[in-house]
Amino acid sequence: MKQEVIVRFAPSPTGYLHIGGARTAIFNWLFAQKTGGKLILRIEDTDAERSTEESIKGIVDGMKWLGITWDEGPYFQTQFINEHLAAAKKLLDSGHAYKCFCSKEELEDKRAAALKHKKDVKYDGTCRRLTRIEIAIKEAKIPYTLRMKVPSEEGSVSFEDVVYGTIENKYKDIEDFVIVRSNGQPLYLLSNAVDDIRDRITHVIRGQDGLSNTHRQILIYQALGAPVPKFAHMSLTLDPKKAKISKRKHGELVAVHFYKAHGFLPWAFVNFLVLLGWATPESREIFSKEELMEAFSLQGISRANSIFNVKKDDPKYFTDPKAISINAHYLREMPVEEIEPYVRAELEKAGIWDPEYENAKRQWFLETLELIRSRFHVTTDFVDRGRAYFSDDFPIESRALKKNISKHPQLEKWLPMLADRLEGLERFTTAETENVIREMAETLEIKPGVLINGIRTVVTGQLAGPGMFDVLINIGQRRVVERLRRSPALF
RNA sequence: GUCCCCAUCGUCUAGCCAGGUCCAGGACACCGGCCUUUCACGCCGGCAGCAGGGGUUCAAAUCCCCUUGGGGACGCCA
Repeated sequence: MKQEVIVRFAPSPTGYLHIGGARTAIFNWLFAQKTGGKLILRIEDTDAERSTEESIKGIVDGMKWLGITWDEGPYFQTQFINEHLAAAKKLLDSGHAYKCFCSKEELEDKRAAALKHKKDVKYDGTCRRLTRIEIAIKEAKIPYTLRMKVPSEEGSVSFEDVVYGTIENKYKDIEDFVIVRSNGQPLYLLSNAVDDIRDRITHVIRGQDGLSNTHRQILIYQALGAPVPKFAHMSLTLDPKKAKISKRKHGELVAVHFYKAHGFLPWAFVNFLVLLGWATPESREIFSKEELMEAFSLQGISRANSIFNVKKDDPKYFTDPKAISINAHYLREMPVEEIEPYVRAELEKAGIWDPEYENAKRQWFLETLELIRSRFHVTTDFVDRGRAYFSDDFPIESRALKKNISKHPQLEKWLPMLADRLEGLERFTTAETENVIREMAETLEIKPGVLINGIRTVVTGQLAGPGMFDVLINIGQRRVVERLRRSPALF
């Protein structure tokens, strides 16, 4: 019988979910979904200073927003400290680990000296060579750490990484690393391995920064007599300067919640993220959730790091242009009913949501979204660039004012005239309104564009938008007439 | 200093494992055109890349070596 796949996402709570973490979570989730396995969420909170309620909530909220579901957890690493310590004792008893009495200061000095002389910085094994008696004496008065005893013979640790292939490290290049602090607290390398063993993790899918920890963890698995899971390391996400993205350096720009706040559709963002460092043989780009689960495979993960192309200080793109284009794609391609709740949330936030939009005006509301969405990139566009559709209180863009109004002072008279004519229309249709406007232009011997652009500015506040006659019908006779009538105030 | 990983258009990438069908395909961005009252959408077209050098081979983006460049790890952080 085939073993069920169990994967985990094990973030340390450092404030919020950033895109690197989100990507790791997504890949684990996808793999679990694809294989019918399960995903465990485990918070590695052993660093008490960083692990606040708030930062844990940040991670959970981020995952929920993205739509990443997990089957077990969240578990907390601190709950299992006794297990970690029991494992450490087992390692000590079985001779796989030993007590080290070197003080922090001594070690730091040695490390600094080694670095200075450009020598190897590995632990020199002082305490590994202690006799039983020496240990007994020191034990009584000196606090000690526990170190893994890396085999001293010729040989190596090697494993098949699912994405990087065979990775081999010689024993002699691995130092005797600490697994328990002198205050008795277990360290990450140990805790993580013990937790993965307990949770019966079959595949460790994590960032490539874990690649150089892997051989040490395998040593722990082996010493504990536990089966070694499969490892799949994913390439990292870098910034345009090829530096690892970090909260410190990039702040909000790399936080998942930033994208929520800036009008991203969660699935569009997932779709974008999964494309950073992963591809199908056809380089397919747009996937529904079901399609992505079907198409996903660990083999598609690329080995080379990818760049999250945030263009700081680029007025045109507040984040990676590809992310925006994918979001815009979804915004105009999804069934309007599906973007409705997101737009509603924006309107509510802006205080211009009309409850009738879900009742009597629902049809109008959906038609409006359909009408304007093709030129929007993010859902927040609906409340700024699209404000005039939902509220009578909207700003007039200065560029539009200049180009379409100020240039033609006579519009001060023409627009109200148009209001009268439009008001007189019995059937307020695209054909009728177009007729009226074109006829009037003819009589005045001006280009229809002068009137049309003037109307556009006064009615929508914008320089550009959907076909004017469609807009007129959408806004409605009464509101159009009103807006045209009050236009002389602009002159 | 040691160890590990990586290298195709500006960016995300396909192709590499099983060398020929690749004077390298797609997407975003950019530029031009069509459509049009405007701006988008859409459609059409364009710009742009195998890091460098050696091999192996009839043939190399693909295999090997070196160089260079980049990333990661080397903590009583996770």
